[in-house]
Amino acid sequence: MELVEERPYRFRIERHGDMRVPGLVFASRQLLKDAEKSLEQVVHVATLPGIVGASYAMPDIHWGYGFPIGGVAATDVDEGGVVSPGGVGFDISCGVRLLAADCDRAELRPALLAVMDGLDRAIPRGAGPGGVWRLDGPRQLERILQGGSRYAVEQGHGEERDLIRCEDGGAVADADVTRVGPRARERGLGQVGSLGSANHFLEVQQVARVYDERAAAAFGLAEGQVCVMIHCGSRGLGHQICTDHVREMGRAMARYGITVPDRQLACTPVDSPEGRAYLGAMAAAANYGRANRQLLTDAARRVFERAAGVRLSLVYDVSHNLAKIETHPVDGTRRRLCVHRKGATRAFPPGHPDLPRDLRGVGQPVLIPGTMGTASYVLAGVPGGGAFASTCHGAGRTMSRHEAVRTITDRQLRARLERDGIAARPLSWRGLPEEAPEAYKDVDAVVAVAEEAGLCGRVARLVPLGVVKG
DNA sequence: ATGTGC
Repeated sequence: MELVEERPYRFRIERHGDMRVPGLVFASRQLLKDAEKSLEQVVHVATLPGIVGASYAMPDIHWGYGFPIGGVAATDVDEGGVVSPGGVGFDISCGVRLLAADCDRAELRPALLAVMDGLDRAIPRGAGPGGVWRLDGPRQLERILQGGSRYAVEQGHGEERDLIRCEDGGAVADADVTRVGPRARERGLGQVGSLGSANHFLEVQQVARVYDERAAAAFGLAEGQVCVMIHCGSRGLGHQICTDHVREMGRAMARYGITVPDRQLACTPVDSPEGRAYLGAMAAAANYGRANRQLLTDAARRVFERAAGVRLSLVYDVSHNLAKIETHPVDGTRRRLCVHRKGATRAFPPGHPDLPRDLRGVGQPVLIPGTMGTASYVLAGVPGGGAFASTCHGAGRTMSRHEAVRTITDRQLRARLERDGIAARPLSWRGLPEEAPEAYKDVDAVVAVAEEAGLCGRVARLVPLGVVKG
């Protein structure tokens, strides 16, 4: 693959073959070493009907289903642009929520282990069913799919600020529950308020460093402060929706005269029955994901209040796996675009009208989960971001799960967490090495490159005190 | 990511 470094930390793949736009990869040479193969996927995405600007890749790019993880692609809705479930990923609405505690590390210290034990009991996690909410039937699931975290708060599981500080005010309006199939509903019914497994986690953290005092103050963060970060998605429901609609679109594609270089890129026009059906179901999964994080917030709050007398207030909640209809300038005119972000975080700049009023001066908070036992970051959107207001989403894997289990033992991992004073509460230690830091890129390098490339600004660095995992 | 496979 021929890459031209057209400016620092921005590499260009010139149009060739069936590419409709170039590829633009925000990265360093070092980060690219681990991602070479996934550049083929950047090229594949550039062939999609209606794509505008470029096929973008963030610094944490790695191999994904059809689209790379760390990919951003925008299509022009009014020019036959397509929507592709592979551009969102299986874990629809996977995202991160950050809560700020009203105490610092020293104040929490005497109660930390009691808090961790409380979370260990209160946070449902791991594969399969189980959640903090037992629904009273399919009608209640529909209310969650329609109302997202707004519904959870209305039911008494949160406060008004939880909605103000959540992307889309806690729920998107365009969910179409009739497009969520029976299997997806069945799977979703028993998993409301659960973490899941793999790289999902709930961490107790402290703010180790503040880079931008003004933004940190607006976000409600200060050095030494305790935080809680929740990283999870839409569980089996989102997974099943992706499976169902990929199959449907794969069958329908030919009718629209669309051919793609990889069947995993199945897509139809946004403005088609299949496109609207997917987006309606995807929006329902987006609401499910927010409700999920809201209910885990509620569970964590009760533990912190009981064990430590500590209150948690929402900093922000943002997804890194979604497609959204947004307006952006393209060649000087404002166009309605379907922006696919897969393992990429929306990062609205200061002044954006969709930001909560008190954040408008500093830009949207961007929440970057690190790997177990490493740092996480709070970033902010900046003017002229360059990839339809998007940035990275995390560390990104370098080792396959298989390779990680083969090379890292659970004893090594356990010793490392103990050495670093991190109280781990895994559901089981077996399989945990899949998520060891060695299996991931260096998150510090990823966010440094994202900032250097002009995609976002660093606000704060967070380090773990305790981690709850599936 | 995932009732960790078709």
